[in-house]
Amino acid sequence: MAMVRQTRQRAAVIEVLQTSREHPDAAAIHAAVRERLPSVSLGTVYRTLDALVAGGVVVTLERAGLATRYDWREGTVHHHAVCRACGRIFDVDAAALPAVPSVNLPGGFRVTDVHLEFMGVCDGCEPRTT
Amino acid sequence: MAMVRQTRQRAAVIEVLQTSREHPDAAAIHAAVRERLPSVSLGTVYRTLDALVAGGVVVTLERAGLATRYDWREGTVHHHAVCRACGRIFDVDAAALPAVPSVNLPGGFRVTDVHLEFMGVCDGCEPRTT
DNA sequence: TTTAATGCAAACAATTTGCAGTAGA
DNA sequence: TCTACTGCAAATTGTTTGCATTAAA
Repeated sequence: MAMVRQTRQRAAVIEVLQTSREHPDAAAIHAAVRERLPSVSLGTVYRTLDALVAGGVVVTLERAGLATRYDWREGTVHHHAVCRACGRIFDVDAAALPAVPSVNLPGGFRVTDVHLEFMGVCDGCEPRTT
Repeated sequence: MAMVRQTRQRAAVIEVLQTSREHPDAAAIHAAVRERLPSVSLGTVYRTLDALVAGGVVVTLERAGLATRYDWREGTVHHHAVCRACGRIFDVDAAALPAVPSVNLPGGFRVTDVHLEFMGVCDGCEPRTT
């Protein structure tokens, strides 16, 4: 069975994730971590993120062609609204959404996480009728 | 204004997308297209896919670290159940799901698409208590 | 004819991996 | 001690781009 070790760099990555409210990508997390521990490598950040995602503590948000962005899983569940134009990601409170039922799922499928993303165009990017 | 041309390779990509029921990635689409038009390049496939996605006819499905997968947008809206273990993607009929309301979205955000993914473990991959 | 679309190859970007050294337990 | 974790760099992968050419309209 997997034995997990508590390390300085791992703690730093976790702290950055918990602190940041900007859905950082691996590079941003790496940069933030380096402010405290300058020697931490990108590879370690990736490995740590993988472990956290596998453990279910962190959730990923992916956009075609762009870097994967990570989100610490807090008490409040929220989803995202992604602007196709500027790429900005807004949080959408899940409380207002109806609970997503595990209906019609393939037999035996066990849901561990639900990703709900609203793709669209945000206010500032709304195409103008020039 | 953008002027769009109807080309042989574009038609081939579209046909593959419409035909395939397996959420193919760019490489798979490329391979399928080449069976008919051996000279089509991967670059063209990517450019065509970008155009189709921008046009809203095709929807993308992204998974961290893996290739983006594309889905032709049919009459029936459906979502996906993604197995974290084997990466397989199952379709989930959206009819059974409650309409996702555009609540709590940031002001002025215009939703063009909703991505709903159930992450989890499929029947065949259910971890056994060895 | 006009110019968007193509093929190719090189450029990029994001993520993964091998390996020898470091440091938790 | 024992071995998971780390840093580094090289290797992969997925995707984008520049440019001369081809072919829709």
